[in-house]
Amino acid sequence: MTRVLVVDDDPRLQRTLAIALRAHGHEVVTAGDGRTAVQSVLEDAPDVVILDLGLPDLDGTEVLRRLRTGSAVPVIVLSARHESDDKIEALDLGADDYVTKPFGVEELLARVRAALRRGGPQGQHLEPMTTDHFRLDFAERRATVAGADVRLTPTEWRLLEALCREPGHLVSQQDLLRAVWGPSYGRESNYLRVYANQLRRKLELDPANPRHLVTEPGLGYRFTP
Amino acid sequence: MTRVLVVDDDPRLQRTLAIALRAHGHEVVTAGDGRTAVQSVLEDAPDVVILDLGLPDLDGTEVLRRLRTGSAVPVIVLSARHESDDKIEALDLGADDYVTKPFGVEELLARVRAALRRGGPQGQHLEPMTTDHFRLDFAERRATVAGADVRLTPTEWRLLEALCREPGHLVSQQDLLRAVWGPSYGRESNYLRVYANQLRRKLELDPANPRHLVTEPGLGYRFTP
DNA sequence: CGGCCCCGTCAAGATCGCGTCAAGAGGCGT
DNA sequence: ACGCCTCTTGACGCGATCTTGACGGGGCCG
Repeated sequence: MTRVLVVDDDPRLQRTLAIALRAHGHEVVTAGDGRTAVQSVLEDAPDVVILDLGLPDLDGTEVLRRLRTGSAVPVIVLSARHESDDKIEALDLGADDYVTKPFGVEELLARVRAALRRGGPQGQHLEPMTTDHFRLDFAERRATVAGADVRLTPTEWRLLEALCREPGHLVSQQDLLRAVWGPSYGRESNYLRVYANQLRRKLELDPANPRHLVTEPGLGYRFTP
Repeated sequence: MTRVLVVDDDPRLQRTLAIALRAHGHEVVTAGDGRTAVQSVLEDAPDVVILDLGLPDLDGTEVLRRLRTGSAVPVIVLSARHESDDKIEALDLGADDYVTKPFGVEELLARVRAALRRGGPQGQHLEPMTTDHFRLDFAERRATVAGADVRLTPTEWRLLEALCREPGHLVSQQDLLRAVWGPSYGRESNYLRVYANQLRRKLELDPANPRHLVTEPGLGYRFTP
């Protein structure tokens, strides 16, 4: 079951979309303004967000920006305007797709399916992972290393999740960047180096000789429990 | 999943295109200059290339020429100019299609689909290969010899892949050089000697008397599992 | 038997990618 | 408004990897 967050200030449209989405097997949560939307992304962990620009409380681009600092969830933007300026701005900020009103429900559903294919399931949290040295509980956002609690920042958690989705397998730099920083980041591998080391410092017994988070030069990283 | 290489020096346009393409189910890799583009074609094996003329380092037609000597991937050329000279020149050099800026995203997507229909998919990874002595997993970039993990460098992997594409068959020096070092390397067989031996040292039981990686003097190498 | 070609080997310099650090900006809570 | 935490971004050193040239040996042919 995939979860879709619908953000729109028009209750009519909210209901229309909700019915259509549920009819196609999606679970639906709704938000009427930007702040609620940001909160819902963090709490409900939807698999995809449908975001109407032109909300009462926040600028649409501001909502996008805030979402992006806390999650890499795919976002489909709705807009009544036709100006391509908006379009480019929204896409620059990390939207995955863009639909101008009026639109057909079928079209939107197709784009939701496309976004889900791309992003993979987000909402399902991973199983807790335990080794002799540390324990990671993704649902609770709790990390214990050598018996003591360790604080991980949101970005560190997202990187860790992307790595742990396939434990022991090589994950490419591009995949990691996309999973953590959104679809717009192709090659800026400096982020990865900084945060991979941050994770090593917090999780590894000997950060200089990592046993779990291993780098594959030129390709990506591998996380083995 | 089809892979599209976007070559443009404008990061904005890069991202816009990348997002639009991903929204339609394509995987995207990007390059900001000509040299990176040529390299990416060899390494990432995209199914179609979108190439902006007017790159910082190389003339657009030069990029096309280099691509064409190493790959038959379909290329869609973007250009801000309207002069038909460029158009004819580009098409002569092997571009498959030509779009002048400004263009609609939908139009470009349609041409990408058309190019994909024409070209068909290109690259994927080889199956893991196992013998009594070693095991090679190309997708995971993992090599195990006599039970122990062995690290292979990127170049070693590329050479091994070229050899294993036709196990037990003779692969000519030219083919190997082109597959690993690119289309410009016709006869620098020194590379091959160095890396073939590197591989023997890491994979063979007795590197002095190779049983798997056999050299055919004057012709090339043969890899038998 | 001698010369030649081709391969294996080695080593040194150049280059690349990664780990590391730190300064600065911006958000958030107090 | 202030301070703390986090994220971003650039610079730098180091080790691994790649490149390049040189040298020696073995097989083949004249």
